[in-house]
Amino acid sequence: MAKQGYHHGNLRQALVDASLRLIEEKGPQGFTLSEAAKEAGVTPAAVYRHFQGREDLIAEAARQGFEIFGDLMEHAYNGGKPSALAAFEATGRAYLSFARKFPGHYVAMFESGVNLAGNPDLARAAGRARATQEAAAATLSEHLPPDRRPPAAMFAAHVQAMSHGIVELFARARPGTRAPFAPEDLLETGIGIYLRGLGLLPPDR
Amino acid sequence: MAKQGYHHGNLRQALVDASLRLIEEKGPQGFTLSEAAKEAGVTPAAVYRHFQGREDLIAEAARQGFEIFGDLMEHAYNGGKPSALAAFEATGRAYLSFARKFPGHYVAMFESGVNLAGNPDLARAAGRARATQEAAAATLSEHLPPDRRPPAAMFAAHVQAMSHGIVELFARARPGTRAPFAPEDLLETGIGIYLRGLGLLPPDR
DNA sequence: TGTACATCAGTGAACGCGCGTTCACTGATGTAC
DNA sequence: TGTACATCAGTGAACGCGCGTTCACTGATGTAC
Repeated sequence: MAKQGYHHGNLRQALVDASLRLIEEKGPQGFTLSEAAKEAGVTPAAVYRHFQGREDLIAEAARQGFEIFGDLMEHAYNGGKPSALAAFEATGRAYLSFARKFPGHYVAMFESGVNLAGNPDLARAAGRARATQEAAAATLSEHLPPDRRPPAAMFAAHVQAMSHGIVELFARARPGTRAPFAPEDLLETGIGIYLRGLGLLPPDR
Repeated sequence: MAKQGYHHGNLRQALVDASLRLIEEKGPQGFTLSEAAKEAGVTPAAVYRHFQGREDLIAEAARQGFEIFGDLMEHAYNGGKPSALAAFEATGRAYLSFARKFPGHYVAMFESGVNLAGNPDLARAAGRARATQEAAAATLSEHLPPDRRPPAAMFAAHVQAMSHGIVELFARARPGTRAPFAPEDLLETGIGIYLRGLGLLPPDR
């Protein structure tokens, strides 16, 4: 066990971790500060030693998510190596993999309605992740003839939209719904067809 | 003004309408039965004359949404006329148009976590809408050589995912985020590229 | 090493609030004669 | 047309609950001498 310092040790992070568990379980609105405090073994009032309030706690959970997400994206992009195409496809897979492995973070980031503008650290982390996604799209689009090259940001938006849609509609266990396909397969095939449409993959497999 | 019948007139629908307004404004979890009752000019207890409770009220809002959505989808599909391609593209546009015009319904249907399994009427309405989307995809996919024809359900899932992703990420006014492109343009171009990738549109425009 | 003191993380009680739900009721409406 | 009655949509008060937030406090830890 790591350093068990003053009183609790590291209550701040323990609260964030508890919040992430709760956000994953109950959704961003079902999450309560009081329950997060309880899970961390502490009185609700103790939360105010470390955060300004409920909103601030969610924002920190989202910020940590964007940091991890940004790291994964950069690692997947890998400066465009070994090829622009491979790097781009890796970022797509990384998106889905992040949503799967860090569902609490994902919800805090994209479904909590957290205000990016009100929190510079949060905005910076979100910006970095977005920049990597757009860089991957830009690098790849250089392989297209300039006259039929769509803006890289649009390109990135298409892929992000499909990824997000697949996560929301097919990667969540919603009661009364069955998933007809594995989310990973849906994304793989969807992006494959899309890239073929752009002329970045040969027209026939 | 229509028939102002017994006491309130049509409290049931007034409650659904108030709920839709509130769900649109505050999200599915921020919505409260008490506030819906208040907006309809009635005591919270009155709601229980018409609905089993909060969940049932949300489910009815979602059900009405799926009915409208199903109607719009069928109208857009139009039995595959004038062509399979045109009909398919029309369903895509209808999706986004529905999300724009009926944001409360949209949220109740896709973001409220409402349980389809527990409500046969709701499940039926949702099933009808889905069937039309898949029919549009199936009709279109018949124009592909059988050996490289993806399952119509997968095809429909790709388009639904991109549509839903665009709605969630780019058609909502989230604080601190700017939309780089009009959602309608994003969907039009995204689906165009996708269909080209399937070989359903000529490779060059 | 031992003692006095300062710090400050977390406590516990309290607050005002709005929630969903229940219950016996009331009084406007519709109907039978 | 007029009267007695039945219906039942909506009321108003009450419930137990958990929420986010505040406040004066306490007592474990760290530090100075």
